Amino acid sequence: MSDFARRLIEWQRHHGRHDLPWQGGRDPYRIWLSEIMLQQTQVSTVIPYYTRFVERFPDVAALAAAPVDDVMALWSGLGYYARALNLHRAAQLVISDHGGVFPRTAAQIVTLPGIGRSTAAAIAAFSSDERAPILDGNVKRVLCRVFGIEGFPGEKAVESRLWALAESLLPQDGIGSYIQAQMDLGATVCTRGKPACTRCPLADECIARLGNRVASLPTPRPRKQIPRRSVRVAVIVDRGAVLLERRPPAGIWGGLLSLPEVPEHETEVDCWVRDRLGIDAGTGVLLAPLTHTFTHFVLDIQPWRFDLAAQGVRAEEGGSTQWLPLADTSDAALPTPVRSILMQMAAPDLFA
DNA sequence: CATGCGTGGTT
DNA sequence: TAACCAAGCAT
Repeated sequence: MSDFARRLIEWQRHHGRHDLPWQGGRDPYRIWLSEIMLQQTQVSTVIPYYTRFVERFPDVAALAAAPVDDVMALWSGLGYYARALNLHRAAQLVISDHGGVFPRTAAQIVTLPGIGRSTAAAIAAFSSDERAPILDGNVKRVLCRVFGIEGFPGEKAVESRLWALAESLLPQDGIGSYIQAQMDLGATVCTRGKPACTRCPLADECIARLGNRVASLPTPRPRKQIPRRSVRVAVIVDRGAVLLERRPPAGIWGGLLSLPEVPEHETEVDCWVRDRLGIDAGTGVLLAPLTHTFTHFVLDIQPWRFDLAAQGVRAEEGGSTQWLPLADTSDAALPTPVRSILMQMAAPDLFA
């Protein structure tokens, strides 16, 4: 076994994390769920979502049988909603193509939607002791520092080199502890900001540490200016319910319910709402605008409120739209800023 | 192969 | 404050 792996496994025994909600069992379903939720998401954020999710969907059959909107509602607020759509789809594939039994090998697991090479390896390692490397953000950071690897890890050539290195370092035994050790070291010791090198079991052989380059490795992503966009949304209220629209599965907030978006080219919100509903909804009122920041752009949202009851008119739902009672806001599959707007309307006192 | 995809925490 | 990005994957 490489000295690298030996040191990590030994470190994990005493200093790793052993009591996270998804640890301690070998149920591939729960391990899978945790790995998907943890993609690009921190442990402390995931825990309450994971707990609610396994309570509502205790096994893959329960998840497969659920309406997709129930799944989206439990995922609402966690982000990267394609993960939830893929999760639901994969559960149904496990039922239809694998006889309801979650596959055990990484080669089979990786064919399911939403599962790539790294996630498949982690699930196979934790549930079945399969010996396969992972390469998540933690592992990339540790490897770049310990072995002094230059170049942005998102770049193809650098990533290929990291995969090969990760493969070469795998221990023969104790794969589960080793994988967990890599994640734990990256998350608790070899962090991005201020790594705790004095507590690191690899400090004496770490090239970044020895060359005083910890702060400059791994090489950061090339800088790129992110665009700013502006959007007007219609908040159409009728007797305590608001009109929502199902967003298409691909693109931003895929599969979630959201406020109808006024097309860019429309000049008058009032006219657009009237033509869309087929009734005169009166004059809209601009509510407090809000700014929502994504990884890749900043969105300015201008909510225009229309109160149909005040106009003495009614509108029916149909197609991709539906009415949501404002009282049900907290249980619906909504993007975070939309939830924020509706919560404020449902209980304005709390936001005073 | 580069880009799109959420949200919240950290510095 | 604004930048940066965390248990990545799909296209």
